[in-house]
Amino acid sequence: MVTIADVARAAGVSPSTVSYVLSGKRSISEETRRRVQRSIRKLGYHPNAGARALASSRTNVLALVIPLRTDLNVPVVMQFVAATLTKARAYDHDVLLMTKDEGPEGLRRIAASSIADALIVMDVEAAEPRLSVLGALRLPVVLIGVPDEPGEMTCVDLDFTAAGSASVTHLADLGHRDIALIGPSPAVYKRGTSYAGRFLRGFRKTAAARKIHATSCPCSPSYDALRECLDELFTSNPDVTGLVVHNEAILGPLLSELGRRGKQVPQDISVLAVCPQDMAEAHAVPLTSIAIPAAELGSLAVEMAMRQLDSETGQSEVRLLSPKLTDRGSTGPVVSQRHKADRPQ
Amino acid sequence: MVTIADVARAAGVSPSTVSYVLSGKRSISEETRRRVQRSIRKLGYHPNAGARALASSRTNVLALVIPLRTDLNVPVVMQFVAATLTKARAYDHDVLLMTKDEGPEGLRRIAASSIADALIVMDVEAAEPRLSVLGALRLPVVLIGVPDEPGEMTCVDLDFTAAGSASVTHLADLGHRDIALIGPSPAVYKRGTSYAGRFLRGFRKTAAARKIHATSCPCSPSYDALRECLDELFTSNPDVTGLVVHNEAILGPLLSELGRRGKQVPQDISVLAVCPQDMAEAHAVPLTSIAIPAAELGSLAVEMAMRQLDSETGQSEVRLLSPKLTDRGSTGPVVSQRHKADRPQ
DNA sequence: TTGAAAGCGTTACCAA
DNA sequence: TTGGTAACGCTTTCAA
Repeated sequence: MVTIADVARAAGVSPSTVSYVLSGKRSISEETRRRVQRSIRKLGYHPNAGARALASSRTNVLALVIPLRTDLNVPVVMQFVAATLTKARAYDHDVLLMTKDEGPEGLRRIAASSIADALIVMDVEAAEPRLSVLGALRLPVVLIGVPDEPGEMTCVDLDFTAAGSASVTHLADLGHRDIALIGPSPAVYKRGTSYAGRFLRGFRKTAAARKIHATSCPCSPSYDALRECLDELFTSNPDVTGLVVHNEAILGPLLSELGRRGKQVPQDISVLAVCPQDMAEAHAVPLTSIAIPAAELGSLAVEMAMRQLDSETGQSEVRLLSPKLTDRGSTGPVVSQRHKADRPQ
Repeated sequence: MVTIADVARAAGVSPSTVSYVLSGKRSISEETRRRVQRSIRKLGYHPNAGARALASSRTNVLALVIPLRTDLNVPVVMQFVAATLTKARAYDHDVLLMTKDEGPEGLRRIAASSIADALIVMDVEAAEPRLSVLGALRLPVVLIGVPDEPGEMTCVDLDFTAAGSASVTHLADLGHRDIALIGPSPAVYKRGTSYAGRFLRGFRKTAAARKIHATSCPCSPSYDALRECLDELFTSNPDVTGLVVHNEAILGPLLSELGRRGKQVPQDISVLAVCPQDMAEAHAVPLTSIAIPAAELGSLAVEMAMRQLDSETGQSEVRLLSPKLTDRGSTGPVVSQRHKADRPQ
């Protein structure tokens, strides 16, 4: 193992000088810096992480807490993880992965053993039970999602309330008077996952304001559940002309099922998806969508964590990204009932 | 911060005793152990990771190198990551995530800075370019996938050659004489991803042995690509009766497209998927499948890494899991051409 | 602009 | 069965 002493010897300087060349925390003559850096490269020196952490109380590691469940959309989680990783590396940090399953005790462990400098937590619930533990941690924490009472927590997320609202507005402006939300699985609601409730609230509120008949139906990520959901929807609500789908996993099956039932998109029924861009583009019918900016969120979360690390001021901040709706043609103006009746089944 | 000295003081013993209670590396009187453990709990002591790593040259961290690309199936990667995490925690290890994008230099960095004790590497290529670096690392390494020349590397994977072979056997036994493989995206083949080539080889070899007409068609994960692929397949090869799908992302769209084209599964065409169990069960038509045991692989990879850490013997090992085929009814006996011709289009 | 040396919190060796 | 203490490799203060 190459140590800082080896480099120092090779460069004919003291270890502290090598350290300062690396950290840039004091000025070094150009001449010395060059010699040191050449030795570093020549020897392939990388500072020992443990020693560095011990001496500086900085690990250069970010802990990322992800859900293991699959009722949360997996590609979205992955996009988020990827963005976090990439951005963290840009800040010369590594990412340690933890599962939500480890619970509060896991969080305490990470903090107490100084394994990471900061925590990024996904899958936040409305009544987030980890909040008190996280608050007591003394580590910078960034939540992806917004609990009902964020307190001093730093949060970042898509403004799902605004997204729910925007979805209704879009359809209402096209003349739809009867729409339905196909939401995440019941388990997601039951767990009180923060984004699900917020979206639903925005959806309902704007529907009421626009005097639109709006129903909502959670849907498990299986074909059977979807079929059931549609059966119920179309019988209890045969005049529905617009679907808002806040459930990425079900998009493909939904389109197939609509096809099977002879409903054309958007002629017979409009479909507005809430999902990452690439997913909206990957279907048989490109989908008008409100984007879930998973990558941007991951990137932002890292930046916010870094800012907290730098400033050390407990400046809390709740950052909500405005929803962006892209029309890809899967939503359209309502066709009158008469007209529809004329078309062959 | 609570240190080992605090615990020692509280328990009225020396720091080394606390350390030994924790590590179990020497015998401690029941009485002392209890006192120490009570102090540990009372103070909420967790050993400082950096200090521990420095003193023991063990980080209790596993580095997991994952691909960021999305042409590899995301849910499969995620299942794998989840299993790795869970198993690692069972061994009291944490998992550090790295991206393939960091390249060989990233691997060197991890090793040289003693950030992790062992490396688990996904998305292995047939002519794996990282092999020489990995070999020089001195860290235990486990590859998920098998390069053409594994050398001294420890590898674990599904036996994709046998899987390719089994897929043909299954269809051949049902009487199919003309089948096609819908494979991963061309990018995956071009990159030389290890499993893709191995599956194809097994597929072709057994098809030849069974004297079956077998074509193969890589398919990008988009609806358009799929349509094109099917168009070409059915025109160049109108008598095809069996499809082997080694491309999880395309399964849903494929079933829709077959439906749209009036092909019933399995009456008109048999479909055999190569994918994780849950995916095979989640479609409109439950799919006969050869399972990709992502979770098992993740779990095994960790165990193999741990074994290497324990033994310190460079015992290399290539472990291939036998493919398991589950019939879920999406494959069936071939219906004669005459009979088919009678059916309405 | 640089060097010397005192920690950082553990582990593990040497004694007892 | 236990305690004392020298490492481990780095950062950072204090001196020069």
